[in-house]
Parts: sequence; C-alpha cells; structure tokens
Amino acid sequence: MVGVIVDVAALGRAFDYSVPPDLDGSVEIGTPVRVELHGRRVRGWVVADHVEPPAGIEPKPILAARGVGPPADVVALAAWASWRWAGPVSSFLATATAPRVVRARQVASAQRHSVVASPGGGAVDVVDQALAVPSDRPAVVRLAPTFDGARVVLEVLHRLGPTGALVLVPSRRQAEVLVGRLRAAGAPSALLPDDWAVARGGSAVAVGVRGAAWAPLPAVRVVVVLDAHDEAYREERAPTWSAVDVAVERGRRAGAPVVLVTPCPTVELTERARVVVTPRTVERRGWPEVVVVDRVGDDPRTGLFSERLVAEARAVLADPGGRVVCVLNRRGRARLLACSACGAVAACTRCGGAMELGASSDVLECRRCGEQRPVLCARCDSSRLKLLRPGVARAADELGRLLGQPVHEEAGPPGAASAHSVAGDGSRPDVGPPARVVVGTTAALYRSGPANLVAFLDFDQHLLARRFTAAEEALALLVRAGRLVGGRGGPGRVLAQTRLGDHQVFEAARRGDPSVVSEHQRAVRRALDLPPFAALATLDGPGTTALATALATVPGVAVSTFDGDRVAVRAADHVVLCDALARAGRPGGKVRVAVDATDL
DNA sequence: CGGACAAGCTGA
DNA sequence: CAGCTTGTCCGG
Repeated sequence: MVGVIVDVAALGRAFDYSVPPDLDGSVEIGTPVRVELHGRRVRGWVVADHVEPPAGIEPKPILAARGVGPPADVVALAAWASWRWAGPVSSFLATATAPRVVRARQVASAQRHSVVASPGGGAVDVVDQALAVPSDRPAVVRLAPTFDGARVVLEVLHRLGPTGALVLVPSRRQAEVLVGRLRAAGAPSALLPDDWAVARGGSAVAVGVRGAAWAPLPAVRVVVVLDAHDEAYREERAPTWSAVDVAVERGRRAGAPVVLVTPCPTVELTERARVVVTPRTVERRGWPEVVVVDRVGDDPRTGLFSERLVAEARAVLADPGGRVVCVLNRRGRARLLACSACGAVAACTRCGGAMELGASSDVLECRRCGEQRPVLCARCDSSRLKLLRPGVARAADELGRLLGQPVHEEAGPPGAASAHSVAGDGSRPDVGPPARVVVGTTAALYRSGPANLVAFLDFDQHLLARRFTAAEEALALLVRAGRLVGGRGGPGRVLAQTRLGDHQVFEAARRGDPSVVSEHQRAVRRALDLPPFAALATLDGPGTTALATALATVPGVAVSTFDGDRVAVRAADHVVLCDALARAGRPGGKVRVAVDATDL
C-alpha cells in the first residue's frame, strides 16, 4: 500500500491505494499516478511507502503510473512549501513534475567527469568568501549591476563541479543564454523544464527560472541564484511561493552551500544571510550614472518631458548609433480623464472604475467592466475632457514631436515578442534594426538592447507604489536600466524625473551603494513591524471573515482589516503564522491566502 | 474539486 | 408532486 496525494486543491491529506502487481517496480515516492477517487479518475503522486490503511478501508488499486516523478526529497520539500505558503501540496508537486511523461529509460544516469575552467578575475575572491560561509546560512554576494553574474556560476562550478548544481535566473532568456555559456565551458547543463529528464539523471547543472527551484536533481550539492532580488522569483498567484526561499530551504536540507547573487540585496536577504561584498571602488564603477531631474518646482501642467530630458535625448540621437529608452508604467492612451468644465473624474457609471479613451478616441471605455459611453462628462455633459495621466501611447506621440524621430511603442503584455529585442549577435534579420527611440512600460527594460539613455518619465510611481517593497523595487529598476547603459565612466546614463529628488534610492545609485536603501528599509520595517521582522499574510475572498475569526483566537497572531474587506494576519515569525494557518484550515470556504504579501 | 444526496422552493 | 436549485458531505 502507498499514500497518494491527489491533484484536488481542497484535499490536503493523502489517501491509501494498493499497487497492482504489474506496476510493482515502477512505483516509488514521487511517481505521478492515476487513481480513482469518489468515482472519478484523478492525477496524484505517491508520497508514502508501506502504509497501513485504517481498519475497515479496502484501498483501491492505482490505475496507472505516469513515468518518473520528482525525487523523494523534492516531495518532502513540497510538503514543507505547503506549510510555508498555506497552499495545497499538489500544486507544488505539479510544479515539480515534468510537463510530459518521462520514462525511466529517458533518465540519463552516469556521465563523464567534466572540468569547468575558472573565469578568473573578481569572481574568484567573491566565490572564495561565499563558499566559506557555514552552509546553514546562505551567502549573499553583492556585485555591481554591470558585473557578469555568470562568472560567479562558472567559478562555483570550477570549484565544486557541475554535478548536482542548481542555478536559478529570473527570465527564460537569461536561462537560455546561461546554458549556452555553461555548455561552452564544458559543463553538462539541463535547461528546465525542457531537459527535465536530464536533470533527473543528476549529472548535469540544472538551470532555469522560478519553477526550476523544484528541479528533479537527485542530490543538490550547491545552489546559485542570480539576481536574487528579482520579483520574478515570486509567484503572485496563490499559493504565493518564492523560488529564492525554496532554493534556500533546499540547500539547507541538503547541507549544500547557497549563493545568492544580487547588486541590490533586499532587507529580507541581508537579514538572513551573510553579505559578501567586492571592493567599494570596483562596485561603484559598475553602477550607472544617474541624472535626477527634480520636477518639484515645475508647473503640474507641463508635459511628461522636462527640458533636461529632451536635451539629453537630443545629444544621444546626434550620434547615429545612439539609442534612447523611455519608461512610463501606464498603458493605453489615457488612463485617467477629468472634465475640463466641472473637474469630475471620468468614472464608469456602472462599476465606478476609471474610464479611458478608446483606440479611436471617440468613445470612453471602462477598463474594469468594459462599459462604453460617448466622450461626455457624466455630471455636466461637457465634451471637454482633460488628461490627468497620459499613458504610453500619448507619451510616444509627444516625444516623437519633440525629437523629430519615429518612436517605437513598447507596451505589450510581458513575454510578448518584441519588434526590436536584440538577439545575441545584435541582429534580427526578420525585423530590421532596433528602433532608436523606444517608449514603453518597464517591459521595455527587459526587451530593449543596449541604450545610451534610459529615462524614467515618472519615477515617483515606482517610489510610491503601494507595496512596502517599493523602494527596493525602484532601486532594482535603476539596476536594470544600468545594465542597458553600462557603468559610470562609459557614455550611457540613466535619467529619472521625480518630485522626490532626495529619496534614498537616488542616494544609493549616486554612491553606487545599495546598502543606503537596505539600511533605510531595515529601520522602516523594524519600526512598522513588517517583514522580515515579522511574518505577514493577507486574506481575501468570501471565506475571509471565518478564517480571520479562527486565526484571531490563536496566541501570537494578530488580525486586522484594511482596504475595506481584506485582512492582514501578523505573527512574530513564520512558525507561528504558518502553524496557525495550517491548523485553522478553511472554515468558511474559498479564501485567497497570500503569505509574504507586500501590498499592504 | 465535483458527484451524491437531501432539503427547500416553485409552478400548474 | 415532479423538477429544479441550493447546501452539505466526503473521497482510500
């Protein structure tokens, strides 16, 4: 008999099944199976061996085994994650399972011995120090934005060999590029999830994005996370797990060193890891030059583009190869309109959402419910509406006029193909040369090639975002921009328009020292009892009240309402918080539980 | 989650 | 009272 977790979100516990003789040998802990449950056939995973079913229960047989599953220690890790993020074990097992059935024969085992050459340079010292950290604590390696993190990976592989190395990067593109470099350096590498079977064999480096924290390496010997500050490591949908936390826990359980590489360590990271730094003069040179354009004295009605910005852009474009990228995190032509006569904001008469100008500019559309109405004020019937918050499309029009250049708009959904993303060799024969002027959302920072000027049109929207991690995320944007323009001493610059010119984020960039932000944030978080000095979860959905009521009775747990109907749950640490969530169950039906939420 | 079954509501 | 909706229970 074996214990099986079924892929039914509401069922947290395992059910017992018998293993029919023809499946004996192909079923072990982690094996994906089909089983019958309550009259239907569902997917499940074997999570326990040699179990005794309770008296009076006659287990049904497993219907089929679906190839090779995650190794036993990953199954145990899924159980831990289920506790840590208050989500179903099955959701984590699904993430840890190959996208297509993997047969035992496909899992490559023994491999040749391979040696990775040391990349030399600054990576050597830093890896020396990182690997000297006792393995029960991760090391945070703080390197300048323009430092090539792949060198750290190569140096680690040079020291410890490729077998059992787990390497995470924020984006698929970075994963592909890194795998190419590792293979070129002689390290057998598995790109996840594609090369799942190879990783399951255990003799390659496993490389991938968020989900690769669950890579099926049978024995992890070292973990490296590049750009460990990146938000892409967090799953926003419930359960809201973090690949960095999973990777750290995995390394801890395996007794393997964990190396978290980042130019801008978050308070979360600095609080629980030992920070390894490079010489300040070296680090400083690898930060971009940041021009802060403080618009605090400007007339609010002046446009999106300060004189300084236009002058800098013109100077860049005077050089035939010069490129400019402008960032404005608002899509559409106009996100918020108001009546010029009476001042009323153009809100939807049905749902109250903000209405924006449709593509043809002759109709108002609600972004929330899709309601349409003519371009008229709902209060006074005036047809004169003014723009309160111009979007990307409007910004592109305006910039095109100011610069006398065609402007490319980049505001597609994340992951969509870009007309001008630059391939490794700098060319895209199918679309022609990259645009010289790009206006887009922050997505433009991830899809544009090298630039000479990256300008944030309204940096305050990042500094003032409602998440309490806003300052750290804003610094990460300057880092990202810095990688497009290069370090100080080079020709490229970052420019930020703001009304908060003396914000710590600018001070950190000016000094090339991210600790300015993390020290400031540490003080704020401590004073407000926010993570990492407390554990925090938010609840929403119909079952919120019932769960909040149950949690409020647990000693050490504090419950408070915010935003009308959402609930924040706080405790001194995750043990108290997650134990309370696990014991409370879901008394009132559907609730979205977001452990480690940042949008208070 | 989703099927089974019971209790409650509706209309002719 | 058939037929349908809504609620509650439970899975090996």
